[in-house]
Amino acid sequence: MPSQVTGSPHSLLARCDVCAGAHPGLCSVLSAAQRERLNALARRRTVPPNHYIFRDGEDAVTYASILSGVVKLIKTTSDGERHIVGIMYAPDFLGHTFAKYHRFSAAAATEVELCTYPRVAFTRLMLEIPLLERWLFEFTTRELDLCRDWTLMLGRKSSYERLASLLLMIAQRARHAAEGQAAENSAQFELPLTRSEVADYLGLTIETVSRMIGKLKQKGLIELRSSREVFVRDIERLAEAARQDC
Amino acid sequence: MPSQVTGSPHSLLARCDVCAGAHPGLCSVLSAAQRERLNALARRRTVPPNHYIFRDGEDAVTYASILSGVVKLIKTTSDGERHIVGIMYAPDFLGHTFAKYHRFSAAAATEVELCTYPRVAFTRLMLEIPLLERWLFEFTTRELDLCRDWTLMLGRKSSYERLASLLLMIAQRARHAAEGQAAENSAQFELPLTRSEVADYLGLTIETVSRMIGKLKQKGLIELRSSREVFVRDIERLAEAARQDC
DNA sequence: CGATGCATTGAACCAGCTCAATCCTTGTGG
DNA sequence: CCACAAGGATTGAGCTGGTTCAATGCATCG
Repeated sequence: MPSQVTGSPHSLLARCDVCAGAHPGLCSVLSAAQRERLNALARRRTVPPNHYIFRDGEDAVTYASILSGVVKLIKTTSDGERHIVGIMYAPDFLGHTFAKYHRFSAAAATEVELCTYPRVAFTRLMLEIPLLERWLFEFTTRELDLCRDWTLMLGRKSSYERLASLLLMIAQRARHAAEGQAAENSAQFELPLTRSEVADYLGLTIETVSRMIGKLKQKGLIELRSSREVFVRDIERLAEAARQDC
Repeated sequence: MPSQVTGSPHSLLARCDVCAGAHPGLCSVLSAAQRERLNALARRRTVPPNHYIFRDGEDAVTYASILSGVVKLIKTTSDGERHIVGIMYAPDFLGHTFAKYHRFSAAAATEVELCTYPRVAFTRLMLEIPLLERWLFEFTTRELDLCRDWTLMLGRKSSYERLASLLLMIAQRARHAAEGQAAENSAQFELPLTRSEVADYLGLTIETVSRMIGKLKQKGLIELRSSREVFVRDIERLAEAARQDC
């Protein structure tokens, strides 16, 4: 990933009332009046692929909600290695609600639309509006559950199962986003990560990732249009390969 | 672990005001009046080693704070395997604040003293007392951070580094609990897990755990009084072996 | 068209697993 | 007090899944 400036190509006033209906995020739980107050704080921003949104250790000047696109969460260890600790979709929230400094970097994997909030004002608002705090609390709780599940996966699953798990997760997220075809048992999506990022996320090497994708393809569980464009014929079968419990 | 009844050998009214000073948990952030209300809900309970506190999937009838001792969090996968997803110390909170059902089991690793709260009443109180909710929110956020760090470890560290990391974590927790000797650069503690549980927690096998403990011993980083009683001569050196960043 | 970066493929190696034997340690009964 | 059973822990000897190292393929872009 190029070490791009964190600057924003586009930045405009948010219109929460326009998006709230469609978007089950933060603002969806607020009353019209409360939404108005959040609105006053918020700025829209579009981030191109591979640009950082914020960086590990940086002063947390803004938080953000994801409106569309995919965001990678990246930790940089002291010996300089980068590691992906999560990927986020709309309507996830970015930022560590109690820390003055970011505890990981966030970078756009695809083009990303954000609703950003200045930290201090947002925190003040959160303390005033219990529903806002509750939404964030529930969100954090859900993230913790997901993270614990991930932990199990990294501890126990084989490389083949890990690939299946990741693709399954992304397929489900993708289906969830494009709600139209949710009935079918198939899915098509653009893999928002490079092989190296996938490897990194799953605790494997690029080579193993490549081989296991090959194996999934060979077994007829997935098809590749290009190296990033994945088609899952039968999600059930993929879930089986992933030994998913949830 | 024997499949013990979840019953409580001892159960008495809690005296928050007695322990609050010493105990930086939930109740420590409350005013005297608020603490009194929590007090009215709370029951003290002592759980002997290897007894379950609650079980995965069970109806969440109570939450709890740990007053002393060590608790293992255990997930049971669909194919019947048990996996440790965390270990908790005082003043950690047990229970999934938004779910009606527990998402993992909790079992006492040592003898454990708890302060338990009936779920419904506790939830009601939480909604009334913002400070209470905030404490839980912050706690959950911290847990998420720790879980993300753990994720990195399982993804990248060698078996040797994992052992060092775990021992380091426990050493620090133990030092934190017994604040007297905190100045020294050494620590002594009882390992609250069996080899098999350690293996499970770290995503390794019993044999590898045993070998790596041997290696740590041989390199002079730790000494073993018994197989559970660990003495760390130089925490710095242990941290080095763990490649810890935090 | 090279050049550059990502992805695939092949071959050798090794960390950690598996299987199996042995060694504590602890508790129980004679 | 000793015998002996039982579960945990250690140790040893292959085996293997995934890494490492190295070469090749395949797009995109100036």
